Amino acid sequence: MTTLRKASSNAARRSEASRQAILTAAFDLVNEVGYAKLSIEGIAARAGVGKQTIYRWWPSKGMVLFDAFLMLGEGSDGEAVLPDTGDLEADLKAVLRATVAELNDPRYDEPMRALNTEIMHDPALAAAYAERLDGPMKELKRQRLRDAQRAGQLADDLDLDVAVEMLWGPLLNRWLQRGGPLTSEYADAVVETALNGLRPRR
Amino acid sequence: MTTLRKASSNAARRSEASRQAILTAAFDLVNEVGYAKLSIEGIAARAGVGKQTIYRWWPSKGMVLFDAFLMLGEGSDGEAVLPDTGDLEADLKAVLRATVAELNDPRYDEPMRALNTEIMHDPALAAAYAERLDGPMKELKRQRLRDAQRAGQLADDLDLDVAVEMLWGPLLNRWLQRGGPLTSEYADAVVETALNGLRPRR
Amino acid sequence: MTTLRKASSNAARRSEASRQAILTAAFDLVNEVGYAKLSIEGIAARAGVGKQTIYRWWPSKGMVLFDAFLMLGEGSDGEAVLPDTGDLEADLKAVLRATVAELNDPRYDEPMRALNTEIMHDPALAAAYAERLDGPMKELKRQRLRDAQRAGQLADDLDLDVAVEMLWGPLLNRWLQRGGPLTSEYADAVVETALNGLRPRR
Amino acid sequence: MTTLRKASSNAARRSEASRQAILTAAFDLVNEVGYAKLSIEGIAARAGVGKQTIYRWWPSKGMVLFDAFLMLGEGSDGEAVLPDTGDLEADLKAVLRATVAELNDPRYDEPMRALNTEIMHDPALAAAYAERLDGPMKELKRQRLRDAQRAGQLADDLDLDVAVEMLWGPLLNRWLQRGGPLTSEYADAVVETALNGLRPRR
DNA sequence: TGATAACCGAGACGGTACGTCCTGTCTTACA
DNA sequence: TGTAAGACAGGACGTACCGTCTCGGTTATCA
Repeated sequence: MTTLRKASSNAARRSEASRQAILTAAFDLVNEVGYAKLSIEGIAARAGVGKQTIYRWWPSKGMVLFDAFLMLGEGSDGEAVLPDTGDLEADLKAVLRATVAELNDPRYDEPMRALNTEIMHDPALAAAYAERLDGPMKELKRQRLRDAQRAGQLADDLDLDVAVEMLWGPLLNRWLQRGGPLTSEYADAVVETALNGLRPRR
Repeated sequence: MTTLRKASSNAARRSEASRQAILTAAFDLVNEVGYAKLSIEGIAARAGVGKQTIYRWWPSKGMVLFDAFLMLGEGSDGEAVLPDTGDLEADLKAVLRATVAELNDPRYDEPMRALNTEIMHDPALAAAYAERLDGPMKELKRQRLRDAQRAGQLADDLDLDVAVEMLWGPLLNRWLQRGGPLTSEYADAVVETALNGLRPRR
Repeated sequence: MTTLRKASSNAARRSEASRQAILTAAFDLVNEVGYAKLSIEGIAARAGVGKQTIYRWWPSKGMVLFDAFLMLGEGSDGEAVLPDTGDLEADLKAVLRATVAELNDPRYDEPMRALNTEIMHDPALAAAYAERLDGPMKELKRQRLRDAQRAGQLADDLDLDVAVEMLWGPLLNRWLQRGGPLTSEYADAVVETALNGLRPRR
Repeated sequence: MTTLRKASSNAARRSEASRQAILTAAFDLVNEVGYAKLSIEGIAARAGVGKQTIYRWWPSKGMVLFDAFLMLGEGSDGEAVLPDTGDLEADLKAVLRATVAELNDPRYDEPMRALNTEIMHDPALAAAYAERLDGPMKELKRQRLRDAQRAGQLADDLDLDVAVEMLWGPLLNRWLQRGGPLTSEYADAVVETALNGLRPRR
């Protein structure tokens, strides 16, 4: 990879310091001033960088935001995995409660809304998001469900994608549309309802 | 109420023609140029209206969009109701397929994304949306589930809000984040999975 | 005159109270906010009057200002006359010093600049000014000079209009263009120089 | 001075083409549409320039106009001098007739009225005018009078400033206030009256 | 060990849109 | 009919950013 760097030739000279300053500034600024007032000009000024440096390396404001999120998750990469105590319901509740906590965290609220806004209007960014950020996370979730499925705790014919979306979709939606209080209790109710289904059991 | 109209006095002079022209222009424009390029200036020009007339009556671009959606649904109000053939699964599939069709309709895609974007960043607008647009729709959905519940087709202790969000949340989310193809088959899978639950049924 | 009022028919119903309020408001406002920020809207608001009432009775902002000046001079009309002590030079110095004092009076500075600005760009207003405000004043000045001429104190073939303008023109000009300090000494110097001429006497 | 240019640094990047386009547009426009309808927006559009480029370099519309006048006189600078044939009266008449012609020239009428209007309400602009435009012209006039004074054609104790203002003031004033026809005959009368004084000679 | 080419900060540039203010006209309700 | 009030279409204000550009200055590679 390092040797290939030279192949793309121009990227070699890219200033890592500027890149970091820009991403940090973008993330901080969106928090401070909100999505509506986030501007390339403001990011450049805050980062102590020329506007051209942003335009040179990123195709859109959304991509800057996207990279800022990527940078955040860079340290913890490794081989993250969802908890598996054997108690699927408890594990799912724990994970969904964590999701609720993150969505309610004021430090991430505005930046995540901003990123979602951009994704909503930019298919290219949506694809990048699906591949780089949401994809790995979703695979983890699918993996946990797959393990449970193998253990006979989930239906054999269960579509894991649908299952994941049925668990997280309601949360995401409540958060984006502010369609109700986003609490641990809600997370628990979603897990229970999803596992048991809407129909009466037996 | 009609007799009290005179009391509020100034709103009485409001031009209904301008109001309609603005809402129509807003809806049409967001479709043609996209959310990012939707401007108050553009709406005013398209509607043949002074900008001040927009600023006088609406607090934000999002509220204009919101009213434009309200206007759309004005004719069909009456006593809409979700289909009830007795076959809950079939009925839900029909309704979710209709939702999918609407979300995929290019005439509504951009306007709805635009509205959702504004909602995402404006709690006041989110509240208005929840009360005036989403609320009535959700009540219809809850009502259909309530009927099924009474008929013994749904669990007695089911939280209908959670149920509704578990059915529609995944669709909304796929659409907003473009997290996969939004097809009738997907709608069917969501209905089946939600009804049966993730766990093996005996 | 009173009887003819009704002949012009519509003017009969004109509200004198509104007229005075408007003129007073115009004069006061131009002083407070300056010519550049003087607006019909502002005058109407200050006068507690509808905008239409101004547009109905005055053709332009300049005419309102003009009438405001007319109103000021209404009380003192009668048969004003310039001092005539027999000492022409002393009399002229006194009058020009009075002019200087008036031009330096902060209460009249802005309003007079405003009026002059409008005159400068509106021939109709200029004509009205020449006839109703400047004309009578000029006639007084001419009259004083005419008396002096008859007494042999001024050249027989002197063009009194030229004489008046040579005395007051320099003052007006210094004031309008702020082309130097506008003092009593300057007024005296102008009188002396004008009376004696530029050439050496003998 | 040339070497210090780099020190002021940012002004170095100023676009000379834009500057000229703006000044030309301003001068032309004020002629075409008149002072009242002269707008920064209009100047920018006519010059093919962003509004910000005007706001960046000029503090007011008046200063733009002022610079436009400066630009006009730039070519002819050198060592202009008033005619000196030895016949002071003839020379002054020639110069005042030229002034009259210029004031009557429709190409300069509106622009000069506009500039004078701005000067009338902006002391800073008035100072700039006095120093850069009116000052040099006045010095020329004073110089011609000084030469005549040395030749014994003017009174020894004559205040040249007063003399200049007594010659040109009446013209300026007639022009600004449209206080009468501005003709060559008037110019001649002013010269004769000023030279001889109002009093009978002998 | 220069030459040279890309990056960098800075920020001017032509533009678009903002949200506000005012214009002159029109409409409503009252006296 | 005149009036206070104020909505209306329109247009300019002065500001903020957009995305492009040009300017010197600084690396970092190649001749």
